[in-house]
Amino acid sequence: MSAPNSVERIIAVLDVFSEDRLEWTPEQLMAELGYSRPTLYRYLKSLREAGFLASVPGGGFTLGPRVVEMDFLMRKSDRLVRFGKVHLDALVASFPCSALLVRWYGEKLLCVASEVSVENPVTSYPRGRPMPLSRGAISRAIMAFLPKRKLNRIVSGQLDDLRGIGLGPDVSDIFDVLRQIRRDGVAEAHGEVTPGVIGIAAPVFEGAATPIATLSVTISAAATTPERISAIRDRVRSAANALSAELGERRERDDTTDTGLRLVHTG
Amino acid sequence: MSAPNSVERIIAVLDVFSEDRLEWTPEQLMAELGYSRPTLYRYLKSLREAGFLASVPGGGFTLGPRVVEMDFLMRKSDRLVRFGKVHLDALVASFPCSALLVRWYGEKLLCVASEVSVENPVTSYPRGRPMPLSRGAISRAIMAFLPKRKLNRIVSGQLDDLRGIGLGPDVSDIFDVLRQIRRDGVAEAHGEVTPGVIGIAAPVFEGAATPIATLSVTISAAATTPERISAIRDRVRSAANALSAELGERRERDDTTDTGLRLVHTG
DNA sequence: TTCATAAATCTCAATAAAAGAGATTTTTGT
DNA sequence: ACAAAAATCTCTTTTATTGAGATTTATGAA
Repeated sequence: MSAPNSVERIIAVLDVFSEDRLEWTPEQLMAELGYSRPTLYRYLKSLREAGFLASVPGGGFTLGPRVVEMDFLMRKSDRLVRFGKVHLDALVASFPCSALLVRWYGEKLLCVASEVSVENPVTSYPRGRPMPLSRGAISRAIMAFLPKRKLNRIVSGQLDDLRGIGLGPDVSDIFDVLRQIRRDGVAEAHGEVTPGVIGIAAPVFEGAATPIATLSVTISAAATTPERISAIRDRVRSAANALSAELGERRERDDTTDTGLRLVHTG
Repeated sequence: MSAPNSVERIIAVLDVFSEDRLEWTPEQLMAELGYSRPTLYRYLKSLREAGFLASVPGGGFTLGPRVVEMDFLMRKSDRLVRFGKVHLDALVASFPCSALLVRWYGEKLLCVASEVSVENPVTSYPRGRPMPLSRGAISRAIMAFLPKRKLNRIVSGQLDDLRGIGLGPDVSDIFDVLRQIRRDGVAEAHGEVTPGVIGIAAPVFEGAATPIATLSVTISAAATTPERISAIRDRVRSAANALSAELGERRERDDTTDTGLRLVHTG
């Protein structure tokens, strides 16, 4: 699209693997990506040798075991997941709900951790599942804290979808809603993603002004009351704030050649 | 090492992230990889934009959210995991044990799925954790079915470690053990990885002659008897065979432009 | 088994991209 | 506001990357 360097091109091969299309043949990849035969095979060879892709009988390719290994490493290194776990556990212990950590990355929302305290959860997002960008408390808890430029781009891209939610017919109505969320520090949505399910979400920061994630709870409308919702809002907000504080805290670098401490920007 | 192409070089950046070292600064990466400053920053930029890496406050890099997403996709596309699940479940339902699927990839063993039926499992390998190459039933269930060339390379590389297990002082002794496993179709090890734990593993094939994984059970020696071990061996072997048959079966290609069936090579 | 066909790899010249030294800008901490 | 460090940019040289076509290797059918 922009700069056709070979790094982007090889990553583009991995990009085509999606939930809709988990397996590709070389012919299909050539058609999709427009690479010549030798080039594509070169890429496939490298990616397979590195474990990012695996061949399946029949000639197709799927994602390979390397991604499993890297996810394992990431679970260990991700401070959001590590510090967030106790907050998720506390929330599901207090309410019959699902509690999620959802990362904001690129232009996507991605669930990276979830805990559940009900038998048949009304919503259950496993780690790794992307979430809708335009609907629900999680989405708005992020959008409310995005820089104007970025927000405008997203809102105009998703305007039809956003209108359907009932926030209002116009962009300015949506902005009003978001401003209120920014004041409250927490977003709430009723049945936008799943009918009968209430979502409550608060942004999580890591020093900078743009949130990196939300901490959120989803609970069956039938299993709660307005008073309880209010209590959950408070708990979600304070947990998100606590988590943000932990993430932004002064911390030792694990650079063994540098024993000094460093104060993280808490903007 | 061999051909210094930029694909290998960018993958080499991801290679340095390991359980021992989950976070790297650009300076450290320059030193480790020997790339010039602009080159490294270019790579880091691409990898971060693609979500493979993420910056952390303080200047370091860790693996990024993209790997979470790809692991989610792989769980859905991996036929080994999908078809293997019922066998793991059946095993843990029958015996107080852990049941694992461990992939053989590159020169590594990697746990891709596990089920447990005991409260405090004596061994619990989560998805993504690499396993020792030289010890235990899982390792030998693979080695016993490797082509001679590859096996020789591995055995000579790990000879000291292999000797320590008590299979015999010499390479030929090890080969004898492996030949017996090849006959039995199942490997057994006592306390090689964890003291007091018995491992029982059988190879899983996907058409070709080289196994792609093992199906295995680990059980506390205290929780079992020789008779039961014999029963587990039978169950593990037959489950692995059943799984291999499912993986090698005639199956439809999901190439929408090709409606034909294709017979998979059953080597 | 042998053969026909499709799939994957190789060869090699032309071309376009990548690399790095050093300057410059931006970020960060005092 | 300032100094130091970190990250990015500029621009030329060098070098890998590319793709057409030939070749080899795998695959399925007879």
